[in-house]
Amino acid sequence: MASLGFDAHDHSNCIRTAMDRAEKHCTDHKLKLTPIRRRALEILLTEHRALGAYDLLSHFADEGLGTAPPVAYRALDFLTSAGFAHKIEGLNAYIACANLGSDHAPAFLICTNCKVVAEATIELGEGHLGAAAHAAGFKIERTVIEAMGLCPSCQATT
Amino acid sequence: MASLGFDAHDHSNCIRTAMDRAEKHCTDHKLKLTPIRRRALEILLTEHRALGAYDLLSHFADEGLGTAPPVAYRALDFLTSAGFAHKIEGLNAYIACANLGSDHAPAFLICTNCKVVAEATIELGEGHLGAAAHAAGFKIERTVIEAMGLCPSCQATT
DNA sequence: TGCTATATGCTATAATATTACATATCAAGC
DNA sequence: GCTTGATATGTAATATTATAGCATATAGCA
Repeated sequence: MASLGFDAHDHSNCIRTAMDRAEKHCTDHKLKLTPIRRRALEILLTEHRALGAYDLLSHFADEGLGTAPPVAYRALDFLTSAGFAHKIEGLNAYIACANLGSDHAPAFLICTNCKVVAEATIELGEGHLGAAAHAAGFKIERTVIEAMGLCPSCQATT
Repeated sequence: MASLGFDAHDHSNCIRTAMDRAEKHCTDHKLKLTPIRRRALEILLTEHRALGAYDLLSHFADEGLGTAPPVAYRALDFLTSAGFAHKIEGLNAYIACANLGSDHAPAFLICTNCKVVAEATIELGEGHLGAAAHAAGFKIERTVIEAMGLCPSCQATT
């Protein structure tokens, strides 16, 4: 089980590490981390929470990078297909990957009170979803695994 | 693991059974299965696939039941909170529950080719998501567990 | 009956996302 | 160095999904 996200950490360091890994991944896979894409990833990493496409777009607008929706959606498409970000379907929002560089099935714990999102990773083959798929002869291409609820600190304050 | 949905079955019988269970659940829990709500559930059961809110709305319009979006969303809110239907977040669509009456964490196998959706149920406590939540001290209220991929027959034909 | 909570009818609008097409840039091969 | 083809960007228009707000109606109960 990968590390979770409800604890404090050295954030500026984690941004730098993630950007370095993204650079390397792009070099290795002949992908282009263009200025808009790079900036989108930086924004997601800096905000460190799930952002809607239009939230990202308003950051772009502030920085003179484009104001039309496709600008945001294209950047997000690139980041998600490269594995640098994930879409949280339950929120219609996007978040930087916490395990950037590793191929994995992400799972999210989403606090409905404070909106913090923690990413874990799941072993599909062992989980019940993998078992159900196998039993049905279903071939999984992508998974959406999200839990909504209360994070430790929000449980304490209610 | 509950039964899956890629196989044939006696559909008119499964609709009747589900409606009967919904009736009983409403009686037991003092919920009102009003004509619109009843019809919404019947439509979802009959279509036997994930319908968008506006798909449901156009059925309503055909039947003179209302044309404004809130009509559909209110019926779907009722059905989902009663546990008679689930929202498939990955599709922004709604499907009748295949295990109507039992309290459960639903999981879906969604064929990206033919759009068929099968519902399974997951034991959260045993799965990795439950383990991750427990490790993080996270209290789960609702889960979204969906796998996109190819159903057995679509694998065969490609 | 009259009160209250719940459900419905309806308009408007918000939030999320895509299509389509023109222009620009970049990298590979000549 | 050019040409060419593939990829990326700019932009307008529009499609799709969802909610807010408020008036009216109805059902259950004091």
